[in-house]
Amino acid sequence: MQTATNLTVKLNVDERHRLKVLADAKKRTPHFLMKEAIQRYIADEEAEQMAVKIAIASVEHYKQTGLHVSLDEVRTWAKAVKVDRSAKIPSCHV
Amino acid sequence: MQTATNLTVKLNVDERHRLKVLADAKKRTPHFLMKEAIQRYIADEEAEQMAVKIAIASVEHYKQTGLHVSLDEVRTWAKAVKVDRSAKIPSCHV
DNA sequence: CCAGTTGGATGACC
DNA sequence: GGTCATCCAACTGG
Repeated sequence: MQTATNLTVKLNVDERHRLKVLADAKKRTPHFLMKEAIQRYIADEEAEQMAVKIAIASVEHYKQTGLHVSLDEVRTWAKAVKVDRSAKIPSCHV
Repeated sequence: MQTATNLTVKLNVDERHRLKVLADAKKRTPHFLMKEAIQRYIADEEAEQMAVKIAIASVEHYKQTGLHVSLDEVRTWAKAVKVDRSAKIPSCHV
């Protein structure tokens, strides 16, 4: 195990105490809750960053290749799918 | 603002560093993220506690008064509302 | 009893 | 506000 190192966070008194309340409502320690809080947050935000990065990369790719599929094409396909479940998905083109 | 006091949270190295990465991806400081993290967490968990408390109180109230409205009654009302937007909502009874 | 981990408070520095 | 280094109490496993 990698010896957990110490960080400090500055919170006002009431936040601290709300943590304590939740903590014993949950039968866990405040410290534990903070860790959880931060871990969850990291996970979430990391996912968000990923999504953003993918979107940006995607646009970049389009700018460099000109490859794309237009919104109209997608709409057409969406309609077609309603009648024919195996309608061919539009492919990329310049 | 009321004197923010210092608390300590112990995280492993990688969590720390992931925070830093997200932090500068977001152009904010790690500390700030931790605060956010904890505040969000508190808010969420508090809401959850509330919901649970209300549900329990509600059941308690039913047990003591016998007052309730049955699922069927709600369903009937829901249907009625579709035709008559001002259908009377079912009232509690024993 | 000692070592390691968790849980937590402080004081100091930028 | 943002960050680090200590130091302390309590518990746990050897």
